[in-house]
Amino acid sequence: MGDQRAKDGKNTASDARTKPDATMSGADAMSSHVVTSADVAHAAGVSRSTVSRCMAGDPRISEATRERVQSIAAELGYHVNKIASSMNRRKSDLIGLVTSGLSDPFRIEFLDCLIGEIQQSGYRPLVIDVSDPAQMGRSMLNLLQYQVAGVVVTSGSPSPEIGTHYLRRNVPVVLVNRAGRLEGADVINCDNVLGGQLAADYFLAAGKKRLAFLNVRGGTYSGNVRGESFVSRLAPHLASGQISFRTLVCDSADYDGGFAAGLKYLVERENAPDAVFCAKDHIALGLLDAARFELGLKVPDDVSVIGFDDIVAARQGAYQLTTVRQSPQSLARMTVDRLHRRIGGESLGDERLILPVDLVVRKTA
Amino acid sequence: MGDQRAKDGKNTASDARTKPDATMSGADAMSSHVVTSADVAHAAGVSRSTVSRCMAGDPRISEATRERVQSIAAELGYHVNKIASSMNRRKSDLIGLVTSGLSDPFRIEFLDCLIGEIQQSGYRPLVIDVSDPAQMGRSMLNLLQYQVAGVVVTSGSPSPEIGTHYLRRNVPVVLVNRAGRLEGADVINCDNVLGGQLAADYFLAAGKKRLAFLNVRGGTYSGNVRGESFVSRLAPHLASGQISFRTLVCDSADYDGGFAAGLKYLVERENAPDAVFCAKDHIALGLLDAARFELGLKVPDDVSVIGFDDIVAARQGAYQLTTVRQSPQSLARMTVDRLHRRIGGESLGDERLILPVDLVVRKTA
DNA sequence: TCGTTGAATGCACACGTGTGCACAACGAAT
DNA sequence: ATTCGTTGTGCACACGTGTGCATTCAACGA
Repeated sequence: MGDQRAKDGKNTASDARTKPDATMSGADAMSSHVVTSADVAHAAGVSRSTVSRCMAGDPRISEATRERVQSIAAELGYHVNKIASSMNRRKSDLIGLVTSGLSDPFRIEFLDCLIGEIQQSGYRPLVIDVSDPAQMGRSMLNLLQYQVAGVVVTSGSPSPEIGTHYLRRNVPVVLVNRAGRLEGADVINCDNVLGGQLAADYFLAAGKKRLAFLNVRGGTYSGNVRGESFVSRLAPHLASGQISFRTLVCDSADYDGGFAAGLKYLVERENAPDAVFCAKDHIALGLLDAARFELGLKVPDDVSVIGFDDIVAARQGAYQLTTVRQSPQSLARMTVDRLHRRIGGESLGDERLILPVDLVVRKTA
Repeated sequence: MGDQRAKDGKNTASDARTKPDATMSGADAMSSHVVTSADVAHAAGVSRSTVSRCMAGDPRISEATRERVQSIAAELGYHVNKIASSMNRRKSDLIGLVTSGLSDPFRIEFLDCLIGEIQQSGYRPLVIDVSDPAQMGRSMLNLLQYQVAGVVVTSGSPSPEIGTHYLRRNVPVVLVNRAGRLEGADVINCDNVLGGQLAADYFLAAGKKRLAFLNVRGGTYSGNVRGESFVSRLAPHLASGQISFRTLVCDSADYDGGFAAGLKYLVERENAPDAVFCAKDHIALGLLDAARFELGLKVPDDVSVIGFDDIVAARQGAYQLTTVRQSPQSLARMTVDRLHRRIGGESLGDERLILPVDLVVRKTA
């Protein structure tokens, strides 16, 4: 209440005078006052420094006092003020999570794992949504205001200029399944190239003739790489004229988009593709439903479908989607591992890390 | 670098001496130094206070200086240090989001809206995952360490003891679709009672005879209320023996759980229910697939299904689920509205708010 | 010319913590 | 007994901001 202007130096010998309101020094009498380290120090008869060191587990503190101080702290209900701590150390234990909405199923699964990993490492996720790509720069700068210890970008591509800001402040950045190569940042991708090849090989082995790749209009980075790898694996057979290939486009990057695309492209019985590789699982699911229920096609006989990601819905009884699997757990684990090491001061060159994928054969191809 | 111990008071008349490294006062020469309000003040020839007031838009500052300071701030790349600010004001602009994993589809949609609303109100969401209910208390206390401005609980039930901690610190709490009534906290629910009644009425009007309610093992608060309301609406007809009712239980709260339950309960042709009201949409979807594809039942003729929530998947072509709709947007909007007003100092009694629901009739009932 | 008023800005704190350095206590070795 | 090393604590800063209060300054009326 009163401006307790008791600076550290005063409680050397004259203890009673430093606390003007010594009357209410009973356990938790003053109920509307948040207990600080000074309170604990006072109660334990030690200095604030000692309290601080006890809470941090400084080995220079004798075990006896540590125990005593900690028990008193618990009794008083003291919790370190992380804001003050962050201010002092010029670094918080927050990790920025840049994403855009919670609609992409795989991204949700990844975020789920990521949040778990972050928490388990003693950090806290600070989510920031950039639905408008133009706000990307502002948002990432804004994140810096919170003294974040690191940032994970799962959507959008930060400009190089942003990168230098982060570099200057020594705040590590990890781009996950993103295009941009950012100076001083790690870029982690699943093996999109291998994924495309696996799909191509499988279709070829199955004797499919009219192959297609279904991408989102505009195309995402990951989608483009998958498609290019797919078609380049097809190249030899294309040259010899044994098979045909075309690229299909759907208007929205979700189930409905895939559904609409299915109605549009699979309707013509003769020229329609008999094998479709989809850039993302949930698009594949839409396509699948259109084929099976709207057009009455047999899957995989009339048309084969392979997706990408292996989201949970792909495993469900109704779909049993054949797909290229990437592991959100591995992705998340590697992400925070890199962050953790960089935060710890380890200096790693900016690398481009690639995680394995494999083809999970179910019932749609 | 050197301990610039230039306190405020010193730069009254002797300006040059306060900055020991006056040599590199060119725009942004010293690259590894984060620019503070003091730098801006120095560059603009005003005091730190003025800079602070300019950034905050204090009306007492003349428009001329405000513009000048702001342009200089922009030029120098100055951004307010929110940690320091939070420390001073003893309140951050973070809002804690207590959840458990990202698996429940409706909760994801709600969080999506919620994050948007929070951001739009100038706050930032700090996510915290409590998969282990035993960690609930510790987690919510931990949140307090970040000086959060408010908290939204979407999973688990905080103990009254936690409530008093928040009450003491004047940090508002909103429980969404939760059971517990917490002192000083708002509780927002959708109209579970009406939802159950709507489902019951619809089944009765359709002439269904063997009704059932599919709940999760153990039962969530919302689920229980929905089921109880459903069966109590059925009571008169049950008494007259025209219909029968039973409660079904599935082992996991997801699609697979519903699928398994479908296989288990719908297999017996005669006694199997001909109308099932499900506690949650994604369970309903599992049940639906089991009925249609595994057991070859006709929906809604052989068995009618009504879900709850109206998640996006329910609207998809493959399902067309009839369900009780609640609006994640409204829920989110009301949540941050309450938070916002409470943070602003408005003192509202702890209320129990109920949002409307309605029945969306599609093709499964 | 002087006092008064209002507007604009500067001063001096306070917020709660971490940490380098100094210092005290104390046992051991000479 | 004196010196030295070791172990445990305390002191005094610094982190970057917001804000009550004092102060300055110009304008204005008497």
